[in-house]
Amino acid sequence: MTVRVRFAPSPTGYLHIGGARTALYNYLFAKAQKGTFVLRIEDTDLERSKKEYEELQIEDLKWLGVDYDEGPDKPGNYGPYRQSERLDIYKKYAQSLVDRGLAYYDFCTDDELEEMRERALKEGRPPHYEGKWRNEEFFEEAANRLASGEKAAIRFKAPGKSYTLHDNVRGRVVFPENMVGDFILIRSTGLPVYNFCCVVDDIEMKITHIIRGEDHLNNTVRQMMIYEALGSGLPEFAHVSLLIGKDRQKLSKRHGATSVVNYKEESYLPQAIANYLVLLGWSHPDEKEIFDVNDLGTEFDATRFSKAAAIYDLEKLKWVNGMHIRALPLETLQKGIEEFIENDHFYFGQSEDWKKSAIELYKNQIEFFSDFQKRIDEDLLNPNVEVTDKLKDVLSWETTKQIHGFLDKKVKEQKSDFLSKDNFDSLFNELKTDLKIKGKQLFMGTRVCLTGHDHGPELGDLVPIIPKEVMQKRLSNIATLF
RNA sequence: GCUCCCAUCGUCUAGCCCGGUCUAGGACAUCGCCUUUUCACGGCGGUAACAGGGGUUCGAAUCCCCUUGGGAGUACCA
Repeated sequence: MTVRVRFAPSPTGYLHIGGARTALYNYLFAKAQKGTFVLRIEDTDLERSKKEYEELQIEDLKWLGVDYDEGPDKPGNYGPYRQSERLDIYKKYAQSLVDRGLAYYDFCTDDELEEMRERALKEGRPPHYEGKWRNEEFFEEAANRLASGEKAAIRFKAPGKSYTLHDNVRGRVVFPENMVGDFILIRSTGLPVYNFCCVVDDIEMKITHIIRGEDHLNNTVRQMMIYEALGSGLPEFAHVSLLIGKDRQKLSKRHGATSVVNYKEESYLPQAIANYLVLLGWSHPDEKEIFDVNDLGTEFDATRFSKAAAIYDLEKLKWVNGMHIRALPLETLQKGIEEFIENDHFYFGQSEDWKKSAIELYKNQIEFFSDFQKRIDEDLLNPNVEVTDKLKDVLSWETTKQIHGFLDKKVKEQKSDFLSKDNFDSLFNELKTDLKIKGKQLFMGTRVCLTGHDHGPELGDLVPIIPKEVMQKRLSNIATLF
């Protein structure tokens, strides 16, 4: 039997980081099992569902590298893959349940329902449906009212017995017999409700394994009832722990960026996000931390999920991103970096050699593509001096003044826009022999005069890519600080 | 309220199923040192955890129970 899994988002917003993780797990499981991964859009909540969100979520999924075999834009044998286009199927199934006495038409109004609920709660009973329509003696009346055009919901008759789920991550979970009462299958508007279409679709689409968030664990009883009523066997279930915020509360906007797009915009690498997300609730059998999720193969197995909720914390993601950046081939790195540099930036006016040197220089120092421009703006273009205690100290040395005088003159004499590496080396040697300065005095003095900072990359690599103009400005700014 | 789930360093986790090899391992963060006459990278090292209480057992992070804490569900939302 081939494995078939699915990811079933509701298009009510952007792709959430938690949803992305669930999608990833399904994708990787299908990959490991050489199975099929289905994308199904759960858009039965007409009020909140929007077509544009569906497109956006698909875009984000693809950006992350989560590729599916069947979906709304990838026809397969089990479509359509949008629930709003499957309404007839749900109706057919619901009607068969009614015909067999496993579900019934309910004419109760919202007010009546609310009243029942409140009374039950007040009297200490579980707030289950207690309307008359579940009784056979009213079936005829129901049929008549229906025939006269009245609208009714279809409600499922809960069997009132206990169910035991064998979950692949939770183990044996027992749901007591009075856990849920009769619940809605089809709303009076004719639209089906989540628990129902989910099961119908999973049966119709021949889903074999359901990997989803733990928030659905309690829903599973209702779904088990429906599977049973429909005469279908159960798929395997794996309820993965949830992602929570630093305050151990459900992840929400106030925890910062929770949508995948946010990370795309901030120039995170999709492979780094995938890598990090997979590790949040799953562990590599060899405890590997940095990898390409697509290389996991059969190393990704569903037995290594952790049961406890994980706090979503950015620190490690940043590190993972930096590791992936460093693993990038130079050309890919350059392309990526360039996407995050402003169009009219100084960078684009430079020679290929210059660009390569700059990227090579900062490659190990950036965690994000977007860090690159920040670094060149600061190290290469900003003529202002960053006055720190350490820098003041360097300025107080007599040798620094000498170096400054020397460099000021030499830089002015330069004809080209940059000091070549050779030019800088000879200039540096001259400085050393003429002024007889060495060691820390030499290096720090030169660094401060030419870069305006007391720290930064290797001087010999850095200076040749600083525009002469900027160095001159820095030199005159430094002059005012002596 | 009721029902279900969960509980190892600050964080992600290994170990738990099949008790001894665990004075609990790794990673991020943090601190210190080395290296690079700076910073970063890299290397080495430090601080830091089995929620609490009862059992069971010669022996428990590992098995059982309770407490506490956290999460989820309890809709004609998904």
